[in-house]
Amino acid sequence: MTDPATAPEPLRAAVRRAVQAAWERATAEGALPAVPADAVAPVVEIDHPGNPEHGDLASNLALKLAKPLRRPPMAIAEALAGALRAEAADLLGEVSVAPPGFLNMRLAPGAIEAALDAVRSADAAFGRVRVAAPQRLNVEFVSANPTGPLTVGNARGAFVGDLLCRVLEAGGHTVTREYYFNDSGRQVRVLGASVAARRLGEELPEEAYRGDYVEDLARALPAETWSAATAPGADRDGMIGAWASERIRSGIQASLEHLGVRFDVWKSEASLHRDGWVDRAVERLRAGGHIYEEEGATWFRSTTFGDDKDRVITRGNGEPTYFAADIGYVTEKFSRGFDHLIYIWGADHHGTVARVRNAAEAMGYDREHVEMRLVAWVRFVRDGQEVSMSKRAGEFITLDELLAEVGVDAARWSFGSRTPSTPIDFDIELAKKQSAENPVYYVQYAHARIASILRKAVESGIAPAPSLAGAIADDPVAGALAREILRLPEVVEDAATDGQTQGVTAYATELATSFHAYYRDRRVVDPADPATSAARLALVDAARIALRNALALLGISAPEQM
RNA sequence: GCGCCCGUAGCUCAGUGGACCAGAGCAUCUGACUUCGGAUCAGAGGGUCGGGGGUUCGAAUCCCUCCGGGCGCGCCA
Repeated sequence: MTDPATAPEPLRAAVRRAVQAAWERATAEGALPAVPADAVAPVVEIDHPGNPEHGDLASNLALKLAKPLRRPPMAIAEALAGALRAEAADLLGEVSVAPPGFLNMRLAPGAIEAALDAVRSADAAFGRVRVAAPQRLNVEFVSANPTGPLTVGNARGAFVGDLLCRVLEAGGHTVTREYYFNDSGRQVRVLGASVAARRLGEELPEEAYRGDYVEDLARALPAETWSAATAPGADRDGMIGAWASERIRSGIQASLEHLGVRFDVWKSEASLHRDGWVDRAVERLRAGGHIYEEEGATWFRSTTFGDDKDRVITRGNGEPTYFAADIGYVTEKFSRGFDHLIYIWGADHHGTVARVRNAAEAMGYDREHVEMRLVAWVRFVRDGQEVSMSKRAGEFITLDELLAEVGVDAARWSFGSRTPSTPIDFDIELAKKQSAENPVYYVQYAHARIASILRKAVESGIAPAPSLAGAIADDPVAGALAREILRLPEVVEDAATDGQTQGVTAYATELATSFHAYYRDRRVVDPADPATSAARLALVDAARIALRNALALLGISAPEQM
C-alpha cells in the first residue's frame, strides 16, 4: 500500500481540530471563561448523530464544559458556535445549537466534494491513517503447539489476531506478527512416542495422540530418521517427536497461509533456552530479589505484584516450566525494539496473564506494554449437540475442513464481526447452510455491482469525472452515500485506537447499503446525459475504493463479478 | 469458595455515558423487474437491553447486589 501520509485527513479529525480551535478562540476573546486550574479540561469528542436532522457531526463539548466553567451548557454552546462559524467557514456549513447543549454541524458541500476527490487520488491509501502515537508492535497469536493440525478451536484466534494486525497497520503502527511454538519438552516426546508406536504397529501408550494424522506421520517418517532415532542410545521419542512436530508446524503454516494469515516470525521455545534468554531473564529477576528456592524448586515472587501465589520457574527435577520460557521470551521480544507487546490468548489462559505481566514489571519493563487480549472460546455445536474437541483423543474438526465447507471469506466475516471477548456458539450445520446467506456476500455484491456499472460506462464511452466539485451539492441521495464513503478513515482510527475491530464489518455493511440505495434512486450511466453520468460515475468510483479498502482490511476478496 | 469473562428481538450478534441508538443480519409476513447485476430494493410484526437498587442533566452503557452461563484457580501447556 501507499504511504499513509498521502491519505487525506479524516473529515472528523479536521472538525475536531476546528472545534478545539473555536474553543480556544472563544476563551481568548473572552466569550468563555478559562477552565479553572483545579478542574480537568474535557477532550473534544466529535460523533455522528443518529438523527440526520441533527446534522453530519455533533459535539457534546458544551455539556462537558458546563460543570468546570459553571455556566449553562446552552450558553457555552452558543459561544462555541459563534467562534466555530468564524473558524471553519470552508469546512462547515450550518452550525447550530440544540438542547441540552449539543453543537450540531453540517459539512460544507465543497468540503465533501474535495474529500471525495482526495479519496480517488489516495486510492489504496484511503482509509489508512496515523494514530496519535504510532508504535512498533509485536502481536503474537495462534501459537498452537505443533502436536496436531489446527482445529476449528484455533480459528477465532487466527482471524481475530490477523484482523487486529491489519487494523493496527492501517492505523499507522508497525506490526510484527509472531507465532510461538513449543518444540521441546514433554508433549513433543508424547507425540514422538505416539508416532513410533504407530510405526511399529504397537498399542498406543496410555498418554498418546490418537488422531488419524499420527498414522499419516508414521507412514511419512523417512527411513533415515527412523534408523537414527532407533540406534542404540538414541533418544527415540525425542528425535521422532522433533521430526513430527516440525512437519506438523509446516502444515500449520500452510493452513494459515490458505487463510491469508502470514507470520513474520516463527519462534521456537527451544531456541529461547538455547540462546540463553531464559537464563538471563531469571538472573535478572534474581538480581532484583524476586527469586527464591524452596522445596527444591525455583520460584518467582509473583505475590509482590499482587498475584495470588508465587510461581515456579524451575521444577524440582531441574526442568524449567513453561512460565520460565514466557519470561525469557518477554526479554527477547523487547530486545528487538518493540514498544508494546500484544498477546492474543484463549480465555482459558487468563490465569497466566498476571504472572507474565508481573515478571515483566519485576524485570523493569512497563507492565502496560505487555498486553494480553483474551479471545472467548467458541462452542462448536452440530445439530444442537456440542462437539467436543480433543487433539489427544483425535476428536476434532480441523480448520481446513471447516473452511472447505464454509469458505474463507465467510469465516473471516463471521469471526470479524463479533466482539472477540464475547463467547459464541458456532453451529457447523447452520454455518454451512448460512454461508450462502452470510452478509459478506451482500458487501461483495455491492462491489461487483459497481464494477459492472464501471464496465457499462466504458461500453457507453463515458468516463468518470476527474473532480466532483459542484456535482453533489444539491443531491441529498448522493450526499448520503458520500458521507458514508468518507467515514472509513474514522472507522479505522477508532478500531486502531481501542482494538474494537468488529466495527469494520459493520461499516462495510452500511456502506454497501448506502450504495444499493443510491443505485436504486439514481441512474448512474445514462447516455442521454453524459455530464451527470460522469459525475455519478466519479462518486460510484469513490464508493468502489472505500468498499474495496474496507474488504482488504478484513482480508476478504473484493470480486469484480460474482 | 475466590478471580476473570458473558447475559440485548424467535436465532446469531452490534451498540458500552449522550439527544428518535432500543439496532443489524437471519427467520416470518406483504409488496417491487419491458430501464446500469433481484446475491437487490420498499414495508410490517417482534425486546420491561437477566432481576433489583444507586450515581448522573442524561444509563443497555458507570457502581452495588442478586440470578443464570462459561473459563481459570498445577513443580500441565
